[in-house]
Amino acid sequence: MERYNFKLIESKWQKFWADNKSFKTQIDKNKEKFYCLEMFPYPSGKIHMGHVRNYTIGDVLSRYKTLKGFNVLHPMGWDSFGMPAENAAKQNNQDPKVWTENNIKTMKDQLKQLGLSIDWDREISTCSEEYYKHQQKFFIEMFNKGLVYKKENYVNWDPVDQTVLANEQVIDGKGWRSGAVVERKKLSQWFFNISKFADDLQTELDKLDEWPNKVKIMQQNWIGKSFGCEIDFKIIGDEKVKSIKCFTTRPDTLFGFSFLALSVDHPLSKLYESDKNFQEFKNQCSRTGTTEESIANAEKIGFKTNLLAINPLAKDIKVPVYFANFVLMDYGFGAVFGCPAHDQRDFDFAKKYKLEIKTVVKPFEESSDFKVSTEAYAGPGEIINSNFLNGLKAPNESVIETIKILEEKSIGNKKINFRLKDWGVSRQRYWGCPIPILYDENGSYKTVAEENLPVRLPENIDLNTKGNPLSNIDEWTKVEIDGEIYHRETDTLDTFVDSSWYFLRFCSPENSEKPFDIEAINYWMPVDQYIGGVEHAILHLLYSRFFMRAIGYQNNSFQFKEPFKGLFTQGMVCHETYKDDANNWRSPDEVTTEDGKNYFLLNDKSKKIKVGSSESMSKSKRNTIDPQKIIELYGADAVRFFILSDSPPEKDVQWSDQGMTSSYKFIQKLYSLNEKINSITNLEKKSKSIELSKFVNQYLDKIERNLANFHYNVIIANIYEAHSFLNQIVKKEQNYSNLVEEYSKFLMSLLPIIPHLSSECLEQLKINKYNWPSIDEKFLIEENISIVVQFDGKKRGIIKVKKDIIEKDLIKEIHNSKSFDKFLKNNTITKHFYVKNRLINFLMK
RNA sequence: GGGCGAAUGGCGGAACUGGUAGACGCGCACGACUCAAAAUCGUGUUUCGCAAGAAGUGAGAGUUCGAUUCUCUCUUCGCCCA
Repeated sequence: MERYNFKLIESKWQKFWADNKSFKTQIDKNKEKFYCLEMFPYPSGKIHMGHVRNYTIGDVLSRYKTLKGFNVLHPMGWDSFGMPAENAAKQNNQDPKVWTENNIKTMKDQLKQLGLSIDWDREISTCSEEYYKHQQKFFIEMFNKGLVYKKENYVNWDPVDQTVLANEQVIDGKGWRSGAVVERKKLSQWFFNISKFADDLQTELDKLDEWPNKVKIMQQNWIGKSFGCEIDFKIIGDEKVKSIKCFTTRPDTLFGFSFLALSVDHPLSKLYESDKNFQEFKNQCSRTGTTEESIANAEKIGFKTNLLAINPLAKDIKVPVYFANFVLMDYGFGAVFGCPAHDQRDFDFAKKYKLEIKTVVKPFEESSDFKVSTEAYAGPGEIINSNFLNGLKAPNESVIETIKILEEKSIGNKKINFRLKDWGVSRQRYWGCPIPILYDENGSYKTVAEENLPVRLPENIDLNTKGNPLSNIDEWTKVEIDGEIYHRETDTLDTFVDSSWYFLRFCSPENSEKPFDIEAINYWMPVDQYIGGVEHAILHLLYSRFFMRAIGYQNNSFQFKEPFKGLFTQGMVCHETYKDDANNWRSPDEVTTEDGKNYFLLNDKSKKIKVGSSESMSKSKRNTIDPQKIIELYGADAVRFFILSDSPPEKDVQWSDQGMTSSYKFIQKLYSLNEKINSITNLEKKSKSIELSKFVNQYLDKIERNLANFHYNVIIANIYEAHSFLNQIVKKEQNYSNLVEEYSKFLMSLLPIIPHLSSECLEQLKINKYNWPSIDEKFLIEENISIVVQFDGKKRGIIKVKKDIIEKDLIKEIHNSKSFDKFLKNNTITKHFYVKNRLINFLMK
């Protein structure tokens, strides 16, 4: 028997698909559209297993939807601006553009080898002028709408990478790439006004019913809508200061007020600018990061002012005003009132500076002399020691009631506050989209005129300089317009901007005039199914949602708010980790084992290897498996099959060599089944097999249900079962007249998963027209079924009866069958429960 | 510290709305083929027990005729936020 030559067959079909442009998509208003998108990759060099998993999941869905008759848009592109290109360029003295383009070429070849049903005519790359020129127009458009502004701001400064980091790029107070301790630095930055849409971004989440709940909750927490009020505190001690405004979610704890804390960036800090001690304090604060996490972990420190704040509800109480390192200028008004008993940060602060800790909320189960002692109590309870607020239930009742009182007394106002901050988009980097802004000699700025767009990124420049490379190129930064000298903005845009609208570009990538055709958008958008890693659950998705709103703002022809109708977040690909004696990471290629328990170094078997926990594949832990090698060894179909087989797609999957080989073997088995069926069809045909038709139709029914829920691992199990069933028939040489008909339905169901093999097998059966096989409902109905017979809830046997048998007849059958006599004869049946077509339970005395 | 989720054989994992727990795969064992090995094929494989049978889905309770599934408490792990 001939062995399946995957190399030949896979390249044959890949060539066929490319030559015939099989996956080219056009607008077809007679067909229902389906936009399937996987998160586009960063061209880092080679594809990794995570890509294989991501794109296989998307490809299964795309091919399935195509077979079902949908007009499927399944494009691919490159998120190709970003720091790795710049770092690689520095190390290898290579132009980032050349480096990136080489990587794209490699990775595109690799993706093609996976047999993905991608319309490559729509390929885009965010670092190309064709792409970023539109982005510059977006920037100007947003600038004109007032959605872009510039402000001085403290930023996370990475001293090694010499760049600003977003909060989420700071992990444990260190830069996410360099690992350097992050400093606070003041810079003038461009901001997108995302907070303008905070409320809408929050409320519209509820409508995204095809998104995982967990992602919606994460976004909700990120946006962080909180209900509270602003309070004006009267200040004494300095003529120039009349009052300070604070935001609080807990005005009901006002009677526990024992200090007022200001951010060092609060406008009032100007009063202390000449004070040396204050300057020193400020410097000390700058060593703490700006993330909420680093602030929470840092020691709480303060600078006492000569000011006193008056408690608006008890005017005889006056408390000190501090500058404190745990108050952020971005949140509320950069001022908080301290209630140490019921906020841990305030508690820590009060302990340090020996301030009063007055308990004003007690847990319901405690008595009224409850006192906070070792830590703050932030839970629910009853208000105490608070004059007219006493007895209110905290927080729900007491907050609302207190706000009402404050409003009546004109001391405060109800206010909704958001945790979401505006999106800082300036990056002091070369390899990004230039910001189309010009500064005149006075430093005032304007956008680049339309006719002077795009602002091209200069090429062949020296990157081995400190700071922002663009600012070092005079001939680029200096511009003369109408005899006036201007300087270009030398910051580039955060690469999250690039990925915030690429899904729109895919709809009409050939349009060089506009970022998108409105007609194409109206046909293709929104993305029906978006697939990618959960690590982008917050920012990328939130920024994309913001971009849709920003485009639609003051623009009635753009009707979309939500870019992604359905979202699926796949898990990661994991592998065991290995370390040698010297505690160095070792890659799976360098390690061997004979018994699966003891591992040794491959080229020196006297050296033992420690096997560590299975973790997501990463270069740093050297536990990666190169997809290229695996494809060469086993073929694309086998890899696709394996990557889907072992775990549900939303969970992490464990890479297993044994699993991989067994998938490979199964591909061979499928091919040999095909050969047998091909030879059997020449024999004289027997009659039809109803059993066969039933099996195949029920199989297809299961597959479709599992496809709808992304239960792809179960589909693989279904395929194994179907193969085993068909193989039995072939073995017995039962050449039923409906064998080829039913078998070809099975083959078509394989097209989304292992497209090369199934296309080849279908061709051998001379079937060239594909569609998803329709299910014949009549074969889904079983006329005989098995019913479980229980006594006292314990399974005692199974009885085969006609479907839809009524209770009375079933009991008669059970008595007739005699096999349950030993339970029926010696006991009295008191009661029974019958679940139609499933189970009967007899209760005995 | 808060939020969300998970826990099922030696392993990865199945189980539709509460109704046959362990599908399917891996591994393992035995057998066939072979001088032998690999490959391939077949049989078996939750635990205890020769068997009949009993126990069994992280632990403990509860609801129910019946719980992997629902409720509560706890333990461990993962992710996100702090």
